This record gives sequence, structure tokens and C-alpha cells, in this order.
Amino acid sequence: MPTTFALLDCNNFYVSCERVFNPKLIGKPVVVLSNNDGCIIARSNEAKELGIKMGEPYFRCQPLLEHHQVHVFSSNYALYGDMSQRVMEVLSRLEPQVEVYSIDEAFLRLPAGDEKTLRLIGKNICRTIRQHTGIPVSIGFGPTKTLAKIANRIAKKNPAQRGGCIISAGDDLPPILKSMPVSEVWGIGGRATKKLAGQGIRTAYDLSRADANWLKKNLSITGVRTMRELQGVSCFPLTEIPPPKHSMACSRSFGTPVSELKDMHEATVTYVARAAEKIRAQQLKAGCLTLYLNTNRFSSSQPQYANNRTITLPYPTADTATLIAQAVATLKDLFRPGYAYQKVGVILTALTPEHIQQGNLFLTPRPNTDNLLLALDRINHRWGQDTLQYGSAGLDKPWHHKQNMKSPSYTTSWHELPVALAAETITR
DNA sequence: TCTGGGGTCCTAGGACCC
DNA sequence: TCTGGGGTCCTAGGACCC
Repeated sequence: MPTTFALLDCNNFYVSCERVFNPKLIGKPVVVLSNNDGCIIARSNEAKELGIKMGEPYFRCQPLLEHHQVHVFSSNYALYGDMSQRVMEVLSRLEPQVEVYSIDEAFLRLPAGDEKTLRLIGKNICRTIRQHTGIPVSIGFGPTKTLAKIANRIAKKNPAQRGGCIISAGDDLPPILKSMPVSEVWGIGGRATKKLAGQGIRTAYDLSRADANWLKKNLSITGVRTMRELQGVSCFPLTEIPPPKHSMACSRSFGTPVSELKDMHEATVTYVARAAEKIRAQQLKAGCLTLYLNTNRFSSSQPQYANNRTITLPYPTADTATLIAQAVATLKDLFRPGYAYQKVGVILTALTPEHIQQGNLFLTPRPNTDNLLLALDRINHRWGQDTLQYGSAGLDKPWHHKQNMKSPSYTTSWHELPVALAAETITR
């Protein structure tokens, strides 16, 4: 049965989240920064018009931002994550076949319908999500995911397409693809764009007509799939049930460079605890742990050092104390004094479901800490992250990343709920 | 002074087997 | 002096995504 894909995308998502709880920002230029207030990762349309680039380091464009009185926010993932869930819930109530693709995007699969039907569906989705969450969204339809992505891009740039741009695999397709630079095609990054340019392939249309053998050799099988998708042949299916994760990571850049082992130790413990909490939430255990650390690679005046090590754990575990002990021992091996470190990070891999565990013939049974961890997670969930934490994670955390302009966690913290004031009006 | 974080997929090449 | 061929598995690194 023929189907249509749709891509729903929240407009300037992080900025839109800030605006829901701070309507004064509507119509004003707004940007949101990455962790540690490092780079620009979200811009309102007004900010884009000022020429502020995606991924630009904050310190570099700070004068421009100040000059235009741009509103700047540190990223607030508690808020964005929660708003994302609300958007996806509303969407799932409207449409049965949904793949949550990222924090601000979802693919849908619909029975292939005529343009009028799709447009009605699109309008209804956009209106309902806006009404229930306050978040503006755009939608694009196409016979494949890649074409739905392109349709979404066109819809977003063109307010007349409110309710959705629709691409079909007919005669209209070539002119649309000819107007789309190949670098804007989903799956074509900077490297591929360069390689393709060398072959004279500059637009999505050129790519849809490229030589499959050359593509396979130079862009791997995924390049060939993208080409087929541009032709209207679906190669990337909808995955409604997210596959289990293969890895779980936690890392942050330090607010200021760190040289002391004590601080590195505290940060390592903090990130291990967080990563362990995350895999427990998904009923997983880790078989391996990777620890890595590095100095600031952008600094030409400071001596550079980066290292990493992966260890196999004695048995798969999600027990924070066990993981901390292993990570700290690894840290002591990797740490070299005399460097200004910028970051330490932890990756848990070889993840397996907690109820399917391979036993070990030669190890004594390990202590069962399941109930302790359950209580820990429940308390932190109920009363907020780090209500209970391991002592070695430190209290002051002088190395903590910068977050100087963060908005309140309006929807996830009892202490930070927005307050609505109603003025009494007298009408007689 | 100040440059994010968390994922996935694919491939080449090494190690190893018979 | 001359030293195969075919296969699997694993891993590091590259590329891409948001």
C-alpha cells in the first residue's frame, strides 16, 4: 500500500520554548547557547536576519548580540526536554504512526492521500500542537523521508505553505530538486558536499541522477540510499519503536580550566553517576566503560594532552558505586599533572537488558544494590536531580560548567513554576 | 579569557581461523 | 628460491545527524 511520509519540526525549538513562558520575547531577536555558554545553537528568525550564524562561538559574536540587544539564554534542557515530550504526546494522539526522531522532530507515516487531504491533516496537526503546547511547528510531506525533509525545509522558509508543503514523485519533483543545494539534503554533510562538487553534483537533482557505482565507492551505501530516496524510492523505513541504545555518555566542558586531580575526580564521579542513572532508567547494564579527558584543543599557547581508555567491567552493571570505583581508577592512570584540562567524559557501552545477564563462573556473587539504587533514583526523581548524590562528587563543584543566563525550569521544578497574576477588572 | 553534547551507521584493515 | 585463499569478527576512525 502506498504511503506518504511527513516530517514535523518545531520552529526554532529552544527559542520557542523560552517564548512560551516569556511572551515578551515574541518578535524580538533571541538566541540560545550550548552547554557552558559556548556556541549559538538556536536562533529566532529575527536573530537569523541579523546574520548570527549557527554554531558561532558566543564570545565571538557577543558584540553583535549586544549591539542589537539580542536576548541570550543558556540552554535549559529540563525545559526543552519536557516541552518536547508534550509536543510528541499531542502528535501521537493525532497520528498513530510516529517516529520521534530528535528532540524537535518526528517522522509520520500516513496512507497516501490527495493533496487536499494531506493539507487538512497538516493544518490540523500544526494548529493542535500550537494550541496545546504553544510551540509553532512546520510540516512537510513526501513519498520518502528524505523528500519529506526537503518539503519541511520549503514549508519553513515559505509562510504561504503553512499547514505543510507537499512533494509528490511526479513532474513537479525535478524543479523542486533543482532549486535545492545538495548540501541541504538530509545525510549530505560538508565532506560529501565537497566530494560531490568535484563531480559537478551541486543540487539535489544532480544527486538524484548520479552514478550509483561512484556514489557507493565514495559515499558508501548510505549515499546510494539517499539518491534512491530523492528519486522517490523509500529506503529509510519508519522506526516507531526506538531500538535499544548501544551507548550512553555524559560529559561537560569545565566552566574554567581544571588542573587538580581532585576536581577531575569530582567531575568524573558526577558524570558516572549521571550516566549510570540514565542506563538504569532504561533497564540496561553496562559491560564496558570509557573514560576520556582533554585539554582545550583551540588553545595554541597551552600544552596539549588528550587520552582515553576503555575497560571491560568485571560484570555488566548499572551500580553507581561499582562504576565510580572503576572510573576513578582509570582516571588516576590517565591523569597527568601540569595540564589545564577542559573536559572529562564517560561513555558506558556494551549495554545489555538488565533481565538478560550472562553469569560469570569465576566471580563470587556481587552484592545486590538494586533496592538501594531504586530508592536513590526515586528520591532524585521526586525531589530533583542530585537531591542525593555520592559524596565524592563534591559539593561546591568549582569546575561546574557555565550557565549564566538560564531561564527557570518552569515545568519540571516545584520551586520554579511560573506565576500568573490576574488583574481584577470591573465591568458593570 | 571565552569554541557543546549525545548519538548512529559504515568501512577499512588487522587478527584470527581452517 | 619458492610461502594460499576464503571467511568471520572486531575495532578505530570518519562522517553524519540534531
